Amino acid sequence: MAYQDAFTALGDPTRRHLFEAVAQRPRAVGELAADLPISRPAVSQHLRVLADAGLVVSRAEGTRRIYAARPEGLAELRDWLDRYWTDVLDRFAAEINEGGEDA
Amino acid sequence: MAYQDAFTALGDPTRRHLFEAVAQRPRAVGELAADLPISRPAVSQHLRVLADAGLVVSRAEGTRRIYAARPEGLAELRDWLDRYWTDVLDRFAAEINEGGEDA
DNA sequence: CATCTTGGTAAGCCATACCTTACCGTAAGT
DNA sequence: ACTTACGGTAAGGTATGGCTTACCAAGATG
Repeated sequence: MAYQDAFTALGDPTRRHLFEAVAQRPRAVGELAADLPISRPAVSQHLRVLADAGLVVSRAEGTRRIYAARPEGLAELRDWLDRYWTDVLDRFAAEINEGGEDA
Repeated sequence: MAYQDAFTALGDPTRRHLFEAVAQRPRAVGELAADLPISRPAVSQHLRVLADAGLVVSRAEGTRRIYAARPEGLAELRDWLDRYWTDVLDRFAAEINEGGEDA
């Protein structure tokens, strides 16, 4: 539920792919699996991780389950990123004044 | 180098911790290792992953190596996030409209 | 009711990601 | 020059995570 889980969930390339797919438009599990080189159960398991992290939600539609991206999940990531974004920029400016280098 | 690598790198909780630490202020490897329950070589390996992903940079200072966060690395994540953020919001609004008018 | 479709769950295999110890190079102090 | 401090690299063990097949439940369709 925390941003930690969202980051961990999106750490996997396949899950990022799935998330991008449902962000474009809501999709059924079978449709998502058809676009990937892995089995449908594998997709189900990935979707479960994304759902636990609060990044997607699902609704039943007949025997099919439609998955969609969840705005609040992205919001947590955005907040985290914005926080460190400003930290890093501030520190970077301070380093330049002192005369730091990189490698 | 792409946002993909940055996301994968930050998918690990220990690396997120390290990144947050160097985002607050640049730190030496030993200092970072002292705050974690893992060995110093393990920290070195994590820092290498973060560096390869473009999220941190290091400079030598005597026998010590000082690691600092790298603004451009965060920028890539921000761009990705902003893109899907707007996608998700647009789609979410569209879903609500369809569901409300149809039924 | 019988059958088909859709998808979640269980069990198990295997690759990889993470951690450890051991070792080496470099810089600084005495 | 010797020793200490600091940290990167190598090699190897282990645990975690992702994939598969097999199975089961629920809804649609005839």
